[in-house]
Amino acid sequence: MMQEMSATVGGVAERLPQLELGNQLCFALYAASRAATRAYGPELAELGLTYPQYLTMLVLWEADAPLAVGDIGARLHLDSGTLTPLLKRLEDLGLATRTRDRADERRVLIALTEPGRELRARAAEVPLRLFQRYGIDIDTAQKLIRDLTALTESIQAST
Amino acid sequence: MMQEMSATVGGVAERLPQLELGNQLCFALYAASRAATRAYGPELAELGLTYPQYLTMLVLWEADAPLAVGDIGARLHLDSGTLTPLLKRLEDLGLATRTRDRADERRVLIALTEPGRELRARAAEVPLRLFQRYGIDIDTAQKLIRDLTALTESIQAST
DNA sequence: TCAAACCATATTGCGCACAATCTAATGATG
DNA sequence: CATCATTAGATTGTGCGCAATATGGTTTGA
Repeated sequence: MMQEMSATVGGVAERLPQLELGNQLCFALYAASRAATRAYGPELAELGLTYPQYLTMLVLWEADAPLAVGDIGARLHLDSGTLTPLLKRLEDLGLATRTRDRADERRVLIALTEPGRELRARAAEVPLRLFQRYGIDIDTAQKLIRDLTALTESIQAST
Repeated sequence: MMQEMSATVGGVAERLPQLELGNQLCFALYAASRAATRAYGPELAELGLTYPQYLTMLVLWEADAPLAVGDIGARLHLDSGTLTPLLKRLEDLGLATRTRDRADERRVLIALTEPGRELRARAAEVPLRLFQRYGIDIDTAQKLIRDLTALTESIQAST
């Protein structure tokens, strides 16, 4: 009995819980993220936005000044392969403009149009409505945000 | 002063923190989920799998019996629009088979092939390696899983 | 000053996600 | 048993996400 137990030290047996934990954590993130995005979906559809487009608008609203594609990408952890077509769609919607930076022709500056700025007021209603509808506890949410941010950073750091 | 304060009760002022909280929580989920999926990426690439394909294989490995498309979808919260092409790719990889259920011709049964079953051993190494590389604390992870699962369920419930 | 290294963005290609719609099989109801 | 609603899955179309690569602008340094 004791021999069997010590034979498993460093073996597969006591690593299995951790193994499952890794899969469960990653799946829990995956499922929760998609559920949250789906929850925003119908509300944002009324504004004519998708969830990633809404995140981009949040960045532009907060900056309240033209940003380069790379600046937006740094805040959202997204690259130009994702942002370029998304920003073109925001431009097609008349919410933003894309213009080459005269000072550095490599950069493309994204600026809000007047309709883009005006959308902020309607968008401000959305998150509170969802937060209350789903009865999220504020303390739990704040802790979740801290833990998730720490997790994200520890992953980014080692890559 | 008191008048000003009571004038804001039910107003925008004290709702702003909650408003930001909603956006922060949703973005934290979005960023953490993508970071975790990216972390799995290179490890899974060595097995020839993407992350959603890996999740599907986990479901099949655990069931250890043929499952209908809908059974897999129920476990992963994915619909046939996502699963049908994914399962066809697993079939192309020689890891699974897709056959109409003779008892109910509407259903398509997904079964592991022998190479599909054999891949389980190599896949078992992956999550532990990642869990340790990023130095995730086990208690924090377990709490996160509980909170995320509860959050996901409370969102699903009200929809 | 001119080539080489570097940088910001764009493009391409693939694989999800998901809404909307379609097809075919099944089950329920009169 | 004929019809009609229901169910399972496939298809189509749009929009991410991201790796790999291309393009052109900027900086650096022999």
